[in-house]
Amino acid sequence: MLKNYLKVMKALADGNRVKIIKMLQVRELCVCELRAALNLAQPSVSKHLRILEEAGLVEGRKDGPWVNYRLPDATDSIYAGQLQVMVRQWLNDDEEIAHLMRQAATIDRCDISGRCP
Amino acid sequence: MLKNYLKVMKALADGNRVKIIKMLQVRELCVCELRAALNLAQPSVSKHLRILEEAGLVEGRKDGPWVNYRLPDATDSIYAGQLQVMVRQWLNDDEEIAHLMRQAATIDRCDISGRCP
DNA sequence: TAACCATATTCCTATTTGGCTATATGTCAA
DNA sequence: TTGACATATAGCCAAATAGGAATATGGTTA
Repeated sequence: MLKNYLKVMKALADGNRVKIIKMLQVRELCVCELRAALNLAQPSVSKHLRILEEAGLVEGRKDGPWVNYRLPDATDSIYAGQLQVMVRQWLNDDEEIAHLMRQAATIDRCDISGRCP
Repeated sequence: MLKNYLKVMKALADGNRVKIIKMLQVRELCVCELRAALNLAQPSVSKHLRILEEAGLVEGRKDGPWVNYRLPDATDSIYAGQLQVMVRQWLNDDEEIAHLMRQAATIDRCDISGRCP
C-alpha cells in the first residue's frame, strides 16, 4: 500500500527514469538504444530499468542478445497504472524530453554498435 | 517543466510527507499538531512542510503563534494540481494513513501544549 | 570454438536526503 | 517586560542513492 506507493513515486522521481518512460512511450527500446540517447554508462541504465521494472512501470523481453523494454499494458499497481496515464500527457513540451522522444522514434541499434538484428 | 515535475514528485516520494498531505486532506493543521501525530522532531516537520510548500502542495497561514498549513485551492503547477487529485483517492485504505486521518480529525493543539487559542 | 557484443551484477565513490540538536525569531500572557 | 511556547533556520551525521569501472554471463557469428 504505502510501500508500493513509495516504490512507484521514487521510481518516477528521477530525471533519467522519466526520460526512459517518455522514450518508451514512443516505442520499445533496447538498453543500448536508451544508453546512447541518455548518454549514460550501460550499468546505470540497467539499474534504472531495474528500479522501473520493480515498480511495475516497464517490462523487458529478451530478443536475441538484446533486451527490449516497453511499457506494460497492465500492472497490478494502481499507482503505476494511473501515473502512466498522467505521465503520458506530461512533459511533452519540455525541449529535452521532446528531443529524446524524437530520437526514440528514429534511433536504430544497428547504428550504435557492431551488431545488427 | 522537468524541473518542476521533479520537485513535485520528490516532494511526494517520501512517507512522512504523504502522511502530512493525507492529514491535511481532513483539515487544516498547525505544525505542532502534525508533529504530535507523526512523532517527529519539530524541525523535521518544518523541513517537510517547506519542501511541500515549495512544490506548491501545501500553504501556510500565520494564526497568532501558530502556522496553519492546508492544501491550496489552486496551484500554478499542473503536476501539483493533478497529483493532489490522485493522492486524495490513494492510500485511504492504508491502516496507518487511515489512523492518522482519524487523528487529524480529532487532534487539538490545546491538548498538546500549554497554550490554547 | 573463439572473439565479440548486450546485458546484469558487484563494488566503490560522491552527492543527496532525512533526522536530530542547538539556536534564533516571533507571539502571547502574566 | 519577562517567561513560556510555536516555528524556522543552521549545522551535523547516518543512510540512501545515482553514477561509473570492473567483471560475470549468455548469445551470436566468424
